[in-house]
Amino acid sequence: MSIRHGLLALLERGQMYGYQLRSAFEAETGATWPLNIGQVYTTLTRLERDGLVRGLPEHDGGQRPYEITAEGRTELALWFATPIAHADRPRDELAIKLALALTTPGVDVQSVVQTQRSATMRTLQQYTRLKKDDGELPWRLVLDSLIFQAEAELRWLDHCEASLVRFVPSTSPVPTAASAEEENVHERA
Amino acid sequence: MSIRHGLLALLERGQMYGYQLRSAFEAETGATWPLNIGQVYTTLTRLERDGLVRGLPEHDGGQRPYEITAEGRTELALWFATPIAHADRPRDELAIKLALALTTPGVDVQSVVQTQRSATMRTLQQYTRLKKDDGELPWRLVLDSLIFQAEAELRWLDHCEASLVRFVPSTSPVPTAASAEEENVHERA
DNA sequence: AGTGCCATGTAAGGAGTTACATGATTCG
DNA sequence: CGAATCATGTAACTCCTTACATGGCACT
Repeated sequence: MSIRHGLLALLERGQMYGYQLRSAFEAETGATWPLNIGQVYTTLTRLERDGLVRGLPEHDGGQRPYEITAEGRTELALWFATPIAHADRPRDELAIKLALALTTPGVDVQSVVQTQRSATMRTLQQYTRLKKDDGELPWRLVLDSLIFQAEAELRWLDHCEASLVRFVPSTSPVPTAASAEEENVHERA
Repeated sequence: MSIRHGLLALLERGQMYGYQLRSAFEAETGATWPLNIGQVYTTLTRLERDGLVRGLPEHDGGQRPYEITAEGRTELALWFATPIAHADRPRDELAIKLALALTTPGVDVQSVVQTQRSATMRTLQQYTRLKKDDGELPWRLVLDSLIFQAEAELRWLDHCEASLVRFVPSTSPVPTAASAEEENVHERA
């Protein structure tokens, strides 16, 4: 629902047409999450259908501006007033991956962790490099959010590795691997 | 793509049918992200279409087990070997919301931040309460991931508030009150 | 004349959610 | 018997992405 409300928020600053909305959105968030232009139009259509937005007659240059409605303002105010619950956030693919890696036969969990850490460290470095450059406040806060998250991810990966060494004997194949294969049955459903 | 690969990983432990897959998935991740049963079946259909999985003849009790194919094993190994890039993660709705709140007229950013912080702190407390209870390793790591992320979010919110007081004069139109209120105390998590 | 950007859309499909329909089995 | 749970599916819909089609306008 972030795009839907994001467009509403942009329209609260005044009338805008589709192409403008995309530019504005990407300007705010520093093009961190590029917004497909196609989605802007389909979302605008849905917003209009739901009465949150009103499409205006086509301008000279072929531009079709939209304006927010009273109902749209109410909806927007509600969005800003309501905290984002952790329950309705998307699944964390990395957490799922590592959790499953633990019980999947033939997967070297340690190497999964370390591969991910290298990648995350690289992106973290790119983020910190970006920080020095420019700086509109909104975009800087978004960037900081990414940095904080990446740092947390690194800490978590370290934490995982520390937990692992206590449970997984070693990276090297255990000689009792043959007997360990009897554990191949699926447990309780 | 997390469900697709998640199901593949579970099937690597042996044949399973749809209902079992959902239980197993939720057991691993502690029901943090409940998995809709309908999606399991549609995903299995797509996986079979793509040759990553093979549907077996119906069992006596009406259960239709699936098994992973060689191609599926390759795909799964690739998933585990490839780090998850920050680029193709879903948009962070909270970051977008705050970034837009800054430039949206009539929005009290400070209160948005504080509302969110209260909510995040509550869920963090729930998480830490959960930690004491049980403990399969995979689920515990998932929980730790959630905790680390929530803590990072709290730090970021504090950071946002600190940045705000320097740029937004104050909620009240009196400039002298703002400078007095600048050192708004928030001890970090 | 051609390249490239501005601007609006549509089509096709993946992923996910909610809801519904349908049976079998199990338990009080 | 009735209710709950197990088990498989389908339908409708939102959100999002990728790709395609189309036209205007500006610059070289």
